[in-house]
Amino acid sequence: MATEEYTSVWTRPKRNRRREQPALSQEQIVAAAIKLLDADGLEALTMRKLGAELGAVATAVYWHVANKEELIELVIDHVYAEIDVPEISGPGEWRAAAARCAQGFRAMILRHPWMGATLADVGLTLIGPNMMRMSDRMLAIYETAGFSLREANHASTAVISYVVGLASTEAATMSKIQRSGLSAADWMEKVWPAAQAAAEPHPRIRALYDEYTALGAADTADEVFDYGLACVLDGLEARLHQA
Amino acid sequence: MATEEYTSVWTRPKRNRRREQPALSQEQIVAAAIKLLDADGLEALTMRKLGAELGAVATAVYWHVANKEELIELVIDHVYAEIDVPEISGPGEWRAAAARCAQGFRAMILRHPWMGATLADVGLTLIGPNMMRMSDRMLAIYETAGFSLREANHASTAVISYVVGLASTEAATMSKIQRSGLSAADWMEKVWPAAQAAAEPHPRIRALYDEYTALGAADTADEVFDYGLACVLDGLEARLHQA
DNA sequence: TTTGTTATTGAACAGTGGTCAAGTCCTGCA
DNA sequence: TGCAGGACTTGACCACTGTTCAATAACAAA
Repeated sequence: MATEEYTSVWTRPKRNRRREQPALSQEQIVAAAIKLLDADGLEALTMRKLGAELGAVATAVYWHVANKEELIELVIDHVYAEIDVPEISGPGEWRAAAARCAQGFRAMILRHPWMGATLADVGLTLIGPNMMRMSDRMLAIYETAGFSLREANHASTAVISYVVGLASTEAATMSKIQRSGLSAADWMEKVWPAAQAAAEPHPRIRALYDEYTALGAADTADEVFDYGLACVLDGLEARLHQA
Repeated sequence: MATEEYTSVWTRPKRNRRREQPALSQEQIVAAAIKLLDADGLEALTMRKLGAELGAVATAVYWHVANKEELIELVIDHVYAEIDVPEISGPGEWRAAAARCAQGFRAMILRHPWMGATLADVGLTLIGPNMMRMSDRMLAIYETAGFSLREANHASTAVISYVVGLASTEAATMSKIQRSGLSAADWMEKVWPAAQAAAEPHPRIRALYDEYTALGAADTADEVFDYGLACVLDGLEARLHQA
């Protein structure tokens, strides 16, 4: 893999690489890990590959991070920071803010498809600072809307659960296609016969397939997401007015 | 592990185990796999352990199943069959039926905690017969309610996404505790200081923690689930009436 | 120049995983 | 009695895993 370079006393570069700063940092390691995860998924992340990505050996990482589990916790909390949770100043703005959060969360999962499975694997056991901040600010939105703290928690959980459930599934399909090496169209063509055969005994699914093929499933995904999100938010809004 | 028995041509028992039927079957293999998965989670399922569970060797499984990936597809589709999707006879019954599906789906995930991460890993790429049947019957419910086929699909997706998102998280936390070997209370006590420290800068989360400790978080989980589910269903119902 | 601290390397451990080719046993049929 | 072929076991391959532990290098302070 690594082509051994010829070195002698003369050609060998003096290792006078200044060490103003250490070559590796936790920040850098986390960034490299995310890069690998985005490219090849969860189980492609190994300490050796991570080291290689950083121009070092696997064991060098262990100076900055206790073990792989801890590294993954850091990674997860890092991507939480990508979600923008707006601050609002009045109850009229809550719905737009909540929708914005939901869209941001979905976009994050689609950018990092491994997050879906990872979230479903670690659950709520994580208590990183970014995740905490996000939760707190989301609670703020629903409290400003008029919910009690307790109900704000329920509301926030409902929205996030919906988003995680849908986006994880989307992400899984996406990255399955990506890792197959085929284009989306080719992949579709390849899977199509099996899907149609499986749908054969079920008239409704068959009809649905026909409808979608006739339509050209362009931005169907966004449409489906928005529909469900609107339902959840409508439900919350109704609860708000009746209280 | 296995104490090697001394055998010779003379002492070796004749292997007269009748083979009227084959010892292994696909059904049996899938059941054993689910048993192992339920007990120890996704990455504890290895072909060797599976073989051992069946009183055979790992490679024996390969006679009945092409490879591990296919086995997992079989397993997933098998558990889909556990969800009861009622048939309804009129538009008035849709909401109860939908709720029933959602609860059944959640119960299934809580029974098989590995399903959360697995679903988020394979996405919608699965087209097993049980999954197809379930989808079709769910579509039926929403169609009977009065939705167009297309909107029925949106509705069904919304409900299932919410359920998968919430239940996966629940399941992850549950099985994390289970695998720690501690009781739920002990685990809580162990994690508490860290959680409290992380919540320190966030007044809303702190208040929420206080509220829940004062309350005793008995059947909070069900309450949270029902709240979100009611929101989604309310949203759908509103859409139904305005059309 | 010596010492001490921080950062990185290399070798090695102690397994693990899925899977395949070849061999063995058994039943049913000709 | 012979033989096809289904069902299962043996044995092995081989690449790869996270992690520990000493050895070493780079630099700062004394």
